[in-house]
Amino acid sequence: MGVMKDRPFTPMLERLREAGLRPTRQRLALARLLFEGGNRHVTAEQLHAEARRDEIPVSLATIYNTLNQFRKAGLLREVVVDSGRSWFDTNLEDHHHFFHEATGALTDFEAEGLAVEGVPRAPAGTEIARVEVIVRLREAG
Amino acid sequence: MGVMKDRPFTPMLERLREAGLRPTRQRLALARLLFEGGNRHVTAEQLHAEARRDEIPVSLATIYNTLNQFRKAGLLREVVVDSGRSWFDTNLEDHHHFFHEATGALTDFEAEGLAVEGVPRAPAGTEIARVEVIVRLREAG
DNA sequence: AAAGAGATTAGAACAAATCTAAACTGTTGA
DNA sequence: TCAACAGTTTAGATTTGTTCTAATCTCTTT
Repeated sequence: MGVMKDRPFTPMLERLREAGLRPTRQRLALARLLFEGGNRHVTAEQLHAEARRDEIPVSLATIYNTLNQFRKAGLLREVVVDSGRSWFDTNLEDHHHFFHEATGALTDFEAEGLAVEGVPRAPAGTEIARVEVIVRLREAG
Repeated sequence: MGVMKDRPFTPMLERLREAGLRPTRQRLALARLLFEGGNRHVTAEQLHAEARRDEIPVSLATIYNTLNQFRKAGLLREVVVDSGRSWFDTNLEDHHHFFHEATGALTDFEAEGLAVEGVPRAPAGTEIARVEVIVRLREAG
């Protein structure tokens, strides 16, 4: 048994299979764009533009399908900061966001060091799914 | 000088004038719906439906215009919790929100008692406009 | 009461996201 | 190996929320 046997040849392919998603051309290519090379935030349109730039043949409908499947599979998180479009965040760690209102830029900051205290208990029949902190920025005046 | 002189006959009308908005039929009627009778959250469509129910002649375009003018004038705050629609909140006090993902219900909770500590400093060239806390709820399981 | 700035309107236009149903492709099992 | 089928992708239509347009109307001022 060769040394390479234990390391999957294509880790991304494994990752998709583990998530219960058939590793198709499109899903693989999009997974590479999203997950290789550090955390990122994308909108559907952005990812579509990027895919076309890389000459990956993929329709916008598939971009939406894929982003939603990845989200449901826990590979992505959705971030809602401005109405009218959805952002998807590859960073699954506990963290929060800066949102620069003027530019629309979205950036992470570590939850480490941030403490939210005194969150009231959830109303009857519900439980807290997540506490989200959004720090809205404006141009310094 | 009679005792009543100091109290405006129609406080809402004054409030609009003070905000620099001409007190038209539509604006007055919508202001009454929004500001008389406690804090509330509305979407444009909801407010439109409510106005029609009350037989206030107002178009959807005017609902959008008015909500945005009220927001710019500081009479309302916009809350972004689910992508695809905007909520407007008449509560201007320092407070945060519960968002019940299953039902789409949005409710306030007092900032009093809640402490967010360790917010990182704003990136160069920016300053913090507001720190928003959204507590996302799911059905208790 | 007339005039002009500002407000309202219906409907068109726009943008993001989803849906449809037809064509295609990974996977399975013989 | 390959046929068959479930799952995937696609172009384009559709839906939904919002803004725009340009014509009409109405507050305010004189």
